[in-house]
Amino acid sequence: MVKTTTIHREKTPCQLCPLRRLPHFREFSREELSFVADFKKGELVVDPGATIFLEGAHSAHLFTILSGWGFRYKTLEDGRRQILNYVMPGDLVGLQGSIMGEMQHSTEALSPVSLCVFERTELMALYNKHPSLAFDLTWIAAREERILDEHLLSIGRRSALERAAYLLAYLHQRAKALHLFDGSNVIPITQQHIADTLGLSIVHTNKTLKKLSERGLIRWQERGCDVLNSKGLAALAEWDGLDGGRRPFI
Amino acid sequence: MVKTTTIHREKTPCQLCPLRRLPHFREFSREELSFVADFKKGELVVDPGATIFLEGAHSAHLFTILSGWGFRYKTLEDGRRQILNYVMPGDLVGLQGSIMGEMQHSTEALSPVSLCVFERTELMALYNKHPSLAFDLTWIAAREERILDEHLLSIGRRSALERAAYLLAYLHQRAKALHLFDGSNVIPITQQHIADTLGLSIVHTNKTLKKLSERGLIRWQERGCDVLNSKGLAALAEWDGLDGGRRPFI
DNA sequence: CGAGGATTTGAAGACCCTCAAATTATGTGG
DNA sequence: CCACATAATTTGAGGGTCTTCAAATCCTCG
Repeated sequence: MVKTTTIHREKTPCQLCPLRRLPHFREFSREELSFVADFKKGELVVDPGATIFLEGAHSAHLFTILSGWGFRYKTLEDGRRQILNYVMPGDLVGLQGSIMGEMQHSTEALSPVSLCVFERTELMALYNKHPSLAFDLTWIAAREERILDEHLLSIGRRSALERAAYLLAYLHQRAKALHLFDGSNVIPITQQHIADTLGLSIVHTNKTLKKLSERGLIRWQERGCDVLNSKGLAALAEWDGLDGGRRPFI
Repeated sequence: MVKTTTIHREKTPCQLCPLRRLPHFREFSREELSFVADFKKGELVVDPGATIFLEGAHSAHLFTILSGWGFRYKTLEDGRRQILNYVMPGDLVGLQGSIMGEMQHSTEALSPVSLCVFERTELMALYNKHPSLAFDLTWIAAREERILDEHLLSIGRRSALERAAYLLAYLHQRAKALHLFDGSNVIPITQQHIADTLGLSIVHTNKTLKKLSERGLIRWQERGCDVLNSKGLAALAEWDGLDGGRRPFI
């Protein structure tokens, strides 16, 4: 199948944004909302496997994920790939590039992904006119930093089993807060993605996931991982979980 | 030796800050400078080994490193430690905690460290009155994120030798840009720090550093690592180096 | 001079990797 | 709807990297 990219003009008005109804996100003032609605230039829809950003790009846009799953990654010259983090609805994509000039990682869609499109050139206006939203941008960057801290701890110091447990608990918790599951709890990734996130080979990843299955914590399904016992995974990894408070998004 | 902590009132006026003379940092307007000078409440001096922030703390302050080296780290319950990143002059310490409420990592001094002290409660005023400085804060957070991305790639996908080479090239490049070396190029860390940064045991770290020495890339000294060939280290790690442009700091 | 921390070395074993191949799912074209 | 090609998962075997345990040496500092 050919990977397509479709741009639409203004499909979902921000005032009716389905994400804003989730208790996971903080409430916005009318002024904030109208600014963001103006900031938004349109929507982009990409197929699974499509590249949203490529390392080295100087993009004129940044995005907020409206629906779908994706991931950020870097590669070494010989092809070794490290997945840095996953992106889900409400996540800002491309802030690093917008703030600092050049993208130093790539971003790829895991599922069909729709994105709200913003213009990088209008970012300064946000800082000038809406300090509260400017604060939110820093908040979002600080949150990403915090998550990366935990990932570093995981890759650096946890065993393969603990790492896998942490990752799946992490993804489950995030997706659950976003009401991304419809009964099934299935995370839409391949074992190759998990391997490249954990810094493990695919073979050892497979054997590690099997151990988690044998303990009744997960079940591997067609197209992804079904989390059966999220708390058990977190306990195995000695992971406290994410901050449960409400968070902003642009 | 007892670890002491000394607080001074306003020793170095921001207008005369030695860091501002470095070409590494961007120029500030008179208004920005006077705001920051007002924002600064005093200075703090800590001894090597002292804890600047402890995980879980809700600190009323945040800091900028004025001089010295330190590092951020997290630990698992059984004591396994992962060093997340190093802090050097011009780095903001405690932004995560100030923005999000609670510190989720600890920070410790490697050398004598002096810090400029800011009040967390005045952070919102910065966003309200100085959009350019607010942008800088996001910039600083995005930069940290970018560095953590590279560290993740390193720990996840590079071999022990490559990892060590990357870390030492990274530290050398940062310190060099800050004119931290006085002829010697010695990075003031122990092999235990390196091990905890790379996610390796201290034994294997020692053997890995020996290989780098044998290749003439470094030389281990009393109290630290002397980098003999920074480019060679970067090449070995397939690392492109940091963005050479000027950067902001508060 | 003695104590404690840091570095160094050796040896055995665990964990994880690579290689190889079988099996199962997925998608496409006829 | 079936046949084929491709992708993803699974399993086995052997080997290498890195870990742990143990102990010696060196250094710093009181």
